[in-house]
Amino acid sequence: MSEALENTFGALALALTDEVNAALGTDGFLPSEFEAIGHLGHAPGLTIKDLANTVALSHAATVRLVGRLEAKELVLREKSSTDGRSVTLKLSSNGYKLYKNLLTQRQEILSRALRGLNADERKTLTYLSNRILREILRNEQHAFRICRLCNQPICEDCPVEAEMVEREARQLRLSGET
Amino acid sequence: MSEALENTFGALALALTDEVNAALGTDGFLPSEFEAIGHLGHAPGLTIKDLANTVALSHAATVRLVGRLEAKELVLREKSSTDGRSVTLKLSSNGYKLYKNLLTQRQEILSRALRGLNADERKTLTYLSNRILREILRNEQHAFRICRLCNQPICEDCPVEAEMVEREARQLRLSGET
DNA sequence: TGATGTATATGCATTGCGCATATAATTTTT
DNA sequence: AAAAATTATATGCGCAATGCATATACATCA
Repeated sequence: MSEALENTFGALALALTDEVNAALGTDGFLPSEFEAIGHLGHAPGLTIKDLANTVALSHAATVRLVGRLEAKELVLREKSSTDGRSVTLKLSSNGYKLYKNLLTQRQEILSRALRGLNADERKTLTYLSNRILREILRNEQHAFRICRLCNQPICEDCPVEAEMVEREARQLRLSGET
Repeated sequence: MSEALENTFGALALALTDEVNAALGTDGFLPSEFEAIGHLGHAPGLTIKDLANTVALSHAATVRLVGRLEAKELVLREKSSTDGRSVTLKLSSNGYKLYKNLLTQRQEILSRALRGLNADERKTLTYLSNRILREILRNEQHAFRICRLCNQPICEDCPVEAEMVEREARQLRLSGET
């Protein structure tokens, strides 16, 4: 049966996500907290609204989340220079250390999971996994959400970004034709 | 770089898990709640302690969780016949309907994600994904946790179960040799 | 039988959450 | 240019789920 693959693949996804979340949560951080650190590490200068989307919380809850991270001196809040309403967020130096640390921990867990695969298998899995990622990607906000815990410095040919670029090019061509 | 695979595979796992959790949570159920429904659907007769392990909550929190599900008439609490301290849990008929419903929703999400793959690719992905699942499996409790949302009726040749069986056989052989 | 261990249950305080609302800044409308 | 609508952030409030400490009932072991 073909449905068995879907099922076990879902179980694998769940198990890996569990492990990463458990590891990143060990120092008392909530998922929304380390996810915020991740996104801020990737994209300094975010607003609270951007962050709210990525961590999937209400705006109000995200304000408090940022407040907690600020209190822990991991995140810096600044007034935006272009929009007086907005707040510009970035990691403090401690926050950046934590960010790097989280990325490393996650990478290690995932490496352990895949350690049994040889070079050919890795190539195949890369191909398939990229295809699936491109399939499920919805829009740019979703892209940020998918990549919120990514080891971005390592992810040179990000399939999510490639797919976004391709879609935009397709859009442009379509609107140019009419 | 080989590390890129680990990273994107982790992102894919996270994205799929997000989607499943979002879908199963739409009717106001917490993750721990639909996970409990899942585990109880697979293994009626569980105790609260068993459940606490699977949903990764404290025992106290699991007692309340079961209380909530009982109040919603999804779960039935009975005194165990063999151990007067234990409570035996099972799904009510409404609970079972919900269980089936959750499995279907999850299956649909995962099917959509994999719909681009052809038969060969599915075969390859099945092989690789099973290998990884076997690699990360820790023990029986972990097996229950990994499979907590699985579409068990469909998962005939469960790789997690197969791995557990193999390990036990190996253990037996070892203890027999000495 | 008495001591220890285990399964469940509850009191209590904490805390993160969403909703409603407030404030301030920007954009749009007229 | 003034007024109205919109947007970004912040806060008051009540709710609900959590963990810790503890209580109770039963089981096991010495």
